[in-house]
Amino acid sequence: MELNEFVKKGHELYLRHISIDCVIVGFHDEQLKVLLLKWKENGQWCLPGGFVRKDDSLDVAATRILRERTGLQDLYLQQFHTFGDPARERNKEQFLWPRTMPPGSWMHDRFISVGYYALVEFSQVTPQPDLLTDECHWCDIHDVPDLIYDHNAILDKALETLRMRLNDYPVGLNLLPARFTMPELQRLYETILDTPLDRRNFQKKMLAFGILERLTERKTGGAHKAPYLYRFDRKKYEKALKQGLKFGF
Amino acid sequence: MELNEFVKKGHELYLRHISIDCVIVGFHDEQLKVLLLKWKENGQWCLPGGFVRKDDSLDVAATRILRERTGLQDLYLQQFHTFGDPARERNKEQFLWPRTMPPGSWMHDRFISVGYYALVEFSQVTPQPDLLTDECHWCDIHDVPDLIYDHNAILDKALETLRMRLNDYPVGLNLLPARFTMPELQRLYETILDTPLDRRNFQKKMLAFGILERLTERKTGGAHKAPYLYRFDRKKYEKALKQGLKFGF
DNA sequence: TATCATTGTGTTACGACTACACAATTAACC
DNA sequence: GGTTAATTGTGTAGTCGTAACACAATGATA
Repeated sequence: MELNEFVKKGHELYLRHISIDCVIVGFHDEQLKVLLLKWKENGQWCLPGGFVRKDDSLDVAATRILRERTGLQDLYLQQFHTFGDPARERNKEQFLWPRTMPPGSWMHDRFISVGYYALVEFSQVTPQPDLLTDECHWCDIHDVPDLIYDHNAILDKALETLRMRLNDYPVGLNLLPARFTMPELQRLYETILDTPLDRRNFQKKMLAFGILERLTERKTGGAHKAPYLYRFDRKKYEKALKQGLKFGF
Repeated sequence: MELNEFVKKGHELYLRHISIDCVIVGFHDEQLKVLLLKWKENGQWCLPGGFVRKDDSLDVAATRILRERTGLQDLYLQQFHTFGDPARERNKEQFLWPRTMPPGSWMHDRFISVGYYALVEFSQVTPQPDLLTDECHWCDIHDVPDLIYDHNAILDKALETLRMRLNDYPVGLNLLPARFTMPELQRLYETILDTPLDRRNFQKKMLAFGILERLTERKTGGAHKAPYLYRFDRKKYEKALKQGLKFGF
């Protein structure tokens, strides 16, 4: 769709007042990363987002938005909060281009935004900007700049939710590649929790859940002793999820 | 506001496409109760709900709705999920009265509904119906009838969320009267978790958090040994909340 | 005054988590 | 080729928290 058509006909295609913002989280270089977009005109950064087509559910809309930005079909997607403060789009005018989106355009409406976060495998993603942006990059969560509207608050809430969920959801399957080492898994948890963990106890705890399978193969190429590779045992993973896990971090 | 005015002018006053549904939870007779409303015309039951005024935040709107139904100013209120399946209002027409809300009325729009749950002290509530309903009652959560739209699903999700939160939030302060006995507190937890707990271990665990204060007074009138009364120590309660609790049920 | 359901309390056993050390491996360096 | 440095793999002892459990005291009721 063209930008002009989008601005002109958006209000016919999408539900008014409702938007979706996505916090797309990846893990790389021992750090959590989020996908950010750079606004075309003023260079400000924002979270990937979009709108809800008149016949789409929220989940479907979020899935579409994520697919457009990442190229991924299947990803772990969780709605986490809906943001509806009338002041959340403070200084909105400064982000809308008068020629393209003149006052009176549906883009000037007040929006309630449904927040989703997605956990993705970093290497599988090919970031793609949308109609309103010309760059799409991963950004270390410690280096996130000022974002438009209340997007910093949305990001914070997403990460807070992710940390809470860490106790009952094994994020490794979604954030790590199919085969990974125990130290990699540990770094992931240490990064999210922002605290160091004991190697041996971590391994014992993880293996105790019985959702990991150790392969005979080891990961070579590193500068030190080659660690074993692991992968998630899908069946046991699903089963354990249904029964409810208690990580207790 | 009159019903007619509400139907005629609602779309000017409220954000379109957006509603709020509330799961108001109380505790009485050793059971969890929810507040339900009975539709005027067809006698169907539903959750209390409402709409968002153009200048109100979601939280403010939810607070207003809850105040109108319960008479309470301050209550514990949590947004828990937003429901946006286009099929969620299946058979909607059957709940709208053609004479009052003719086709074309804003009430026929598709609505995205933001779900809130509230924990209230049962005895403080004076249930009040709204414009569209003529009854407002507490209902035991085990006896909830078929509700309109997807309200049963909304209720289930709220209770699921409540159960999850039980591990990091002490619900007693909101659901019990100011002064209560340890057995009463235990019944509350047993009811929510739907599992029996050991008296002694429960007491030890609760007291270990240091957020309860035992009064010298005992509760008399029961047919047996008079149990001590307790109350929450507000300061320690707030402090513990900020630090994060781990109940571990 | 006896009864009965319920409350208040402490100890022990078990299991989970924490802290901790040494041998093996691998690439890199000389 | 031998040495070095960083990292991985593994087990045990101590501590803490949790779970299981029994008996004396109370207070209304009969």
